[in-house]
Amino acid sequence: MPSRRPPFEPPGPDAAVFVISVAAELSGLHPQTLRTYERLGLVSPGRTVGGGRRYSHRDIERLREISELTSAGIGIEGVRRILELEHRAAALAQRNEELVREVEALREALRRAAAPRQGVLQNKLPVLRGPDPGQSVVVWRRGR
Amino acid sequence: MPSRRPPFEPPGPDAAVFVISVAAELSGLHPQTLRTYERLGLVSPGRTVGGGRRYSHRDIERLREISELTSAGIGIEGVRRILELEHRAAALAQRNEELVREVEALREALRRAAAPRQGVLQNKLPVLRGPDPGQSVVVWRRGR
DNA sequence: TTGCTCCTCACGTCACGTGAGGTGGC
DNA sequence: TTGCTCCTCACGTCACGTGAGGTGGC
Repeated sequence: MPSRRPPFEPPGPDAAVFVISVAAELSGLHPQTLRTYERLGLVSPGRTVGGGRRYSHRDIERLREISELTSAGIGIEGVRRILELEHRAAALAQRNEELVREVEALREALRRAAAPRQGVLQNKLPVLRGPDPGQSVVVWRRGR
Repeated sequence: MPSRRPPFEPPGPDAAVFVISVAAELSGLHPQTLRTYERLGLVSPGRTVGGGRRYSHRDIERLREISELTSAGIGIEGVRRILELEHRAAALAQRNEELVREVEALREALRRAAAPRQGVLQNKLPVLRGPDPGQSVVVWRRGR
């Protein structure tokens, strides 16, 4: 009976899989620049026991974003703050979407509570089942 | 009869009142730097008919913020993006607060609609009168 | 007239990218 | 052994701040 190989598991976005030369290629940055960015705390790749760096998909994404910013003439400290602000704005936008959904659900519940002819229990929040979720929520859109 | 002087109106935050030397003092920047920032589009002071710059309170505030960023080693392009991102994050935070208030009002309305014993009209949204507005809303707080 | 303003030009400084140079482990 | 990795050092370039120099209008 031949031994079966375990099925191939594609690495997740946080798996440390790329050596520095590959990470440099994928991000369009110089390997030395990658080492500098780690020293300055912009990225934190994993390490092998031998001391080599291993970058994850998420690291590469971050490096590409950093690359865009620096090639626009933005220095390290600026990059640091911009990444943090973008993170903060993304969190706020997400919270916003949640709140909008909650408002919609409450409005629907209130509508049913005010017209209780259809046999809806008054004290229960009905599950929102909107007419078309595809066009339901647009929280914020930037002019560009 | 002595003619009465009109009452003194303190200038608003958008009134262009400061000449460049005063604006430089108030913002802690070199006058030449202020001219550079205008050329680069970071501030847009008013102009007198003679061509002199006049800065508003809002301009000064913006200049102080720019000054903080540049003295942290951030270049012009970084400053530009950071100011825009902060503006965006502030707008999102404000929208968030509005939504939280709306959720609270809807919850209150739903509670009253579900227990209509106290003579509240079912189809009307009652005005929210919370127990203590001082501790009512905390939208988002950053760890620091 | 004095002291401001306007502008352009140029220099010094600093941050950053990247290449060189020498090392060591798969 | 080859080709990678590690590190530090140093140089070139670019952006930015600011001073000089000469002008003109309250």
